[in-house]
Amino acid sequence: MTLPHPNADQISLPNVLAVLGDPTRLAIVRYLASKEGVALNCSQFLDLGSKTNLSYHLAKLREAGVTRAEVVGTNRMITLRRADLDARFPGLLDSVIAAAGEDKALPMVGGADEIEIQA
Amino acid sequence: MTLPHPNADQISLPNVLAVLGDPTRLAIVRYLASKEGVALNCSQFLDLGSKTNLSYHLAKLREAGVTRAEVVGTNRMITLRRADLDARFPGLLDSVIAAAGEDKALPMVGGADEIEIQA
DNA sequence: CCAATTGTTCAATAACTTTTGAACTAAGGA
DNA sequence: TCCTTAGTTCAAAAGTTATTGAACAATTGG
Repeated sequence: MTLPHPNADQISLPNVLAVLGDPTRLAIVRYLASKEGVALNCSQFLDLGSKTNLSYHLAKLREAGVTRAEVVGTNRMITLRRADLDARFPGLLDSVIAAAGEDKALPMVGGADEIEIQA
Repeated sequence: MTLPHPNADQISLPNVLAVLGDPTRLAIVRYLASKEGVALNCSQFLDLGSKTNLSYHLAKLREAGVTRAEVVGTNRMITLRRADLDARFPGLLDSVIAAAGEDKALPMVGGADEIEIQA
């Protein structure tokens, strides 16, 4: 079972910007960037909204090509599509993440440590 | 008579991204960037929509702090707030403009030459 | 098998955004 | 003064996005 993702060349700039222009989704991306290399499941983001609401926002991010979601058991392991985004829009993700990193107004994924994920 | 603009420190990242996440507004910004130094009035953008519609989009850009509008006679001279944006979100505008510059899917401000503007 | 965990889907609603035309203001030129 | 040009404002309509809870599916562990 795999989830639908756009190819790198199908990623659209206005779409990516629109999707990042939501504080909840920007907070998700900032957190993913801060944990790059670590695959996170949806529950890590429950600080930012209800389960249903996160499912919605994570689907938006995935459909826009910002994140990749891999199905591992009952988990969806979520990662930033950094290479694809960097290839398509050089420097964009870095500057967004740097700017978001300083933004006190953005919602925060709580200081709770990451849970070890089971395969 | 002056129009309301946010201060540099009031410019919000999610807001800027959301505002740039509209193809019409992104096309406006791309065109402004391509004519940097030249002050443009609203009529230059009529390729992108009706007068009323442009008034709406240009107000969004201005209220988000992306553009500055100066009243000169009956014209509003529009410029990118490059220095403010670069200070607040280093590299962001450049990467957006570079990415937009290659984007064939974005609407285009026609090849018509700029009209000399009257004070 | 049963229960718990993880996450999705659906339908409803609320809230916002975009687009439109008609009416308007304000400045400039004849 | 009157006309034109530049742009705004308003209200309506249309479309889109975000949020919610209830019901569902799939996997895993006991």
